[in-house]
Amino acid sequence: MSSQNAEGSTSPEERLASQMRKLGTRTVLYQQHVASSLGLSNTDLKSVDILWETGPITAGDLSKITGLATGTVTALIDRLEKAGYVRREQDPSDRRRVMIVPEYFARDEVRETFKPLHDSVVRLGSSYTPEQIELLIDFAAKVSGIMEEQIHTLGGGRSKSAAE
Amino acid sequence: MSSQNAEGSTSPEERLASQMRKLGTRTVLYQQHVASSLGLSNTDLKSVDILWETGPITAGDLSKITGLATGTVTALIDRLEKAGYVRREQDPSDRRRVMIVPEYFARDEVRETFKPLHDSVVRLGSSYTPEQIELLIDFAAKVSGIMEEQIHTLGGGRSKSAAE
DNA sequence: CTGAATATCTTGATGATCGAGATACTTGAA
DNA sequence: TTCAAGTATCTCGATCATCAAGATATTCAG
Repeated sequence: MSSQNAEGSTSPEERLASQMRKLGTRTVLYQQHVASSLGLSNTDLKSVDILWETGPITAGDLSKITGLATGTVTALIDRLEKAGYVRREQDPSDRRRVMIVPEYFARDEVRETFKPLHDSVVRLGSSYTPEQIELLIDFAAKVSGIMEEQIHTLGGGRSKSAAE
Repeated sequence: MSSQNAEGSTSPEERLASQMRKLGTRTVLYQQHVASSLGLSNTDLKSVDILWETGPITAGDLSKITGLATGTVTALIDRLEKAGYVRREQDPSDRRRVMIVPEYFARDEVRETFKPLHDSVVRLGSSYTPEQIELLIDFAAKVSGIMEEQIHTLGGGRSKSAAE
């Protein structure tokens, strides 16, 4: 009812999509606050986050996943390495490659910052039945999958005039 | 067991929290791709997004919501205004204030970019029963609320040692 | 061993962001 | 009214993340 969204009669599916979008906006804002509270840039936290999911990966792979230029990733690793979040490690089988290895103590530090959110979500989760929780987990996984798909689609289009 | 997460026996609540975190990472990456595909910076898209939810707000309020310095917001509005996403409007009752008014045609342009995701989520939603959809909507809303709460907590603490 | 391909790093330029101060307006009180 | 303090936005100079393009090092195929 504020002004932009909130039309009177929307279908449940539309309301779900709209609510997920709001969640997306909150998520981006939240991550930004976590980053600055850790003294990291947005991009740097995002990269640390990715590294935890994937485990050690090469600089090139990180460049692909984040969409950053390779030179940018070099500077990014420099910062994270200096701050102790990751370390470089030569790939013995291909000495051009640099593996980025997340450091464990840093993981704990970041986890501590995420903890209040984590705990709240766990607490929220405990208010559901086992079947409901499984539904929520599955839904979140499916939305994650959709987003990944969309990233590749949009990324494929590349330029801004791709519309047609 | 790739390396970082994936411990053997985690509770459903933990798995939910972990899955939501993955969703968060995807969300941030997705927003970034949308932004660059629209020729906007991350911050600019985020601001446009906020403006749709809130409707017209002052530059100062946008500064508070985004956490950006006031001077940064000035430059941000300049960019968005030049690109046609918003316009400035003097508040007649307080001429110091500048209302930032989202422009409608730009809304459509951005909505078009979000559309594939939106449609996919709607399609996904249609595979659930009415009760299940309501559960999902309510859950998303609750997580949004938790994040907003956390943003204020983190923001209030400011420095990184604020834990208590 | 040579040339092409690949992975990372370096460099110079651009632009977003911040902090601090400047400007313009409002409010409350004498 | 007039003044001082408070508030909202803007300006300016400095800093840092980012990009594009080229440099360097390594692998691989022949």
